[in-house]
Amino acid sequence: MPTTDAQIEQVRALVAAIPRGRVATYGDIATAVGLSTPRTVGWIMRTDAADLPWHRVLGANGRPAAHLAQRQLALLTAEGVPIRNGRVDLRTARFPLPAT
DNA sequence: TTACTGACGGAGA
DNA sequence: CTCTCCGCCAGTA
Repeated sequence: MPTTDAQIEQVRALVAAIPRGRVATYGDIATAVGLSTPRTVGWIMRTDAADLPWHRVLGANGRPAAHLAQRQLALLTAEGVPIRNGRVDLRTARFPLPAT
């Protein structure tokens, strides 16, 4: 099943819905939208999410993608997100995404 | 057309 | 804890 425009919009909407100081994972978003792989979410962030709070999206391990780590962690710290050793504590910062 | 890449993730070792 | 390997799918060569 190819990714639809509607799904891309849903991904954008969910990312935009993450409150300041909270985060979500690529996998969470993929599941909520019904995508078969979180990679697709990564692809959307890369291409069509420059105007969204992209820094609130992390990998399942609580770490940002390597090339963005420095910048992303700085932004998250500024929002008060709990970070330990470059790793976000998902147990407390994870935002329960609204299922559609 | 095939092959490789990548804002990913889970299972093994 | 770290490091591979494999499935996934859109884009690129």
